[in-house]
Amino acid sequence: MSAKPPVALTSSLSFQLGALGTTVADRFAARIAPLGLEPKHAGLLALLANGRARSQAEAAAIMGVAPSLLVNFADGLEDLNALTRRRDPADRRRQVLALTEEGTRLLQACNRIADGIDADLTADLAPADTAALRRALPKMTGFPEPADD
Amino acid sequence: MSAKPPVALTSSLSFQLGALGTTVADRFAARIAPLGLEPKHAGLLALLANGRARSQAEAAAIMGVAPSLLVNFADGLEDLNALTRRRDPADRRRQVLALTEEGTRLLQACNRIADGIDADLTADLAPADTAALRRALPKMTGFPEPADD
DNA sequence: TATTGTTATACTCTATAACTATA
DNA sequence: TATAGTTATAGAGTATAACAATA
Repeated sequence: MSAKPPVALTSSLSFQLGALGTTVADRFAARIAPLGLEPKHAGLLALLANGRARSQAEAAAIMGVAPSLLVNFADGLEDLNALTRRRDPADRRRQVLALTEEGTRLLQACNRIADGIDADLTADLAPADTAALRRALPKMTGFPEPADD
Repeated sequence: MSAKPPVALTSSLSFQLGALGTTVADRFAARIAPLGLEPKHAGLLALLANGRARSQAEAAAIMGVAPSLLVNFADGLEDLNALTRRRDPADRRRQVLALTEEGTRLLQACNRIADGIDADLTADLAPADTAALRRALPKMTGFPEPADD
């Protein structure tokens, strides 16, 4: 008999979440690439849209990346006319980032792409399990935070 | 009014799974590092333990990495005395990998670490939601496959 | 000629360290 | 002196290409 399965590792939530996260991130990256975007670009767009970050330093802190990296992301989005940079008059060291209409359009396109992937992922799931997933994930990630607007 | 939330992206399963996957993978990596292991090492150990891969080429194909990379992983595990390499007498091109007792011990340590992270992740979840998660994830990742032994 | 494993090389991504300007 | 942003450099991780042995 095989009372205890020899390998529990691949059955653990940790392992499966890690693997699934990579897969999903790769798929998302592939589908937004034609828009000229990378995942971090989309994250920055979302951050600006919900007003949780206004300067580059704030965005870098929330996204957990080095400020020097955020320069590149902002550069890319600026090249796409997705955002504007303007110096904060009150503190001219700060670059205040603001979404443009094009930036909003790009973000909405990202939303649709994410929704499409969500639909694929949950296609084989019982509706109740999908609902449980939507309840559980925010508790595990810690976002989106309740504050909305 | 804000009938439609301005940013659905961070609420999508895709985004949350991507972010959570990175977090969990990082945490797992940090906790197995003292054992001298990286996540890919653990994956290879699991693959060998459940008998789904015997040669390096097979393991590389299943893990989705280049054969040249698998050499490094196998080297690392060999240095830890976690596996043995021996040429297949029937086809001397093939290196047949086999877990040692030490490899089994290391894999069990990884299992315990993964279980610990699982417990942390699900601490704030309703038991029913945790159960739903355990049902749903294998359907989304495609593994572990039903065949067991 | 094709395949397995290996080694060597190149490339991408990210992190770190200077530098400028403002405070 | 400290901070925001920027630029330049270096390191880690991965992929690609060339090689040796065997089929």
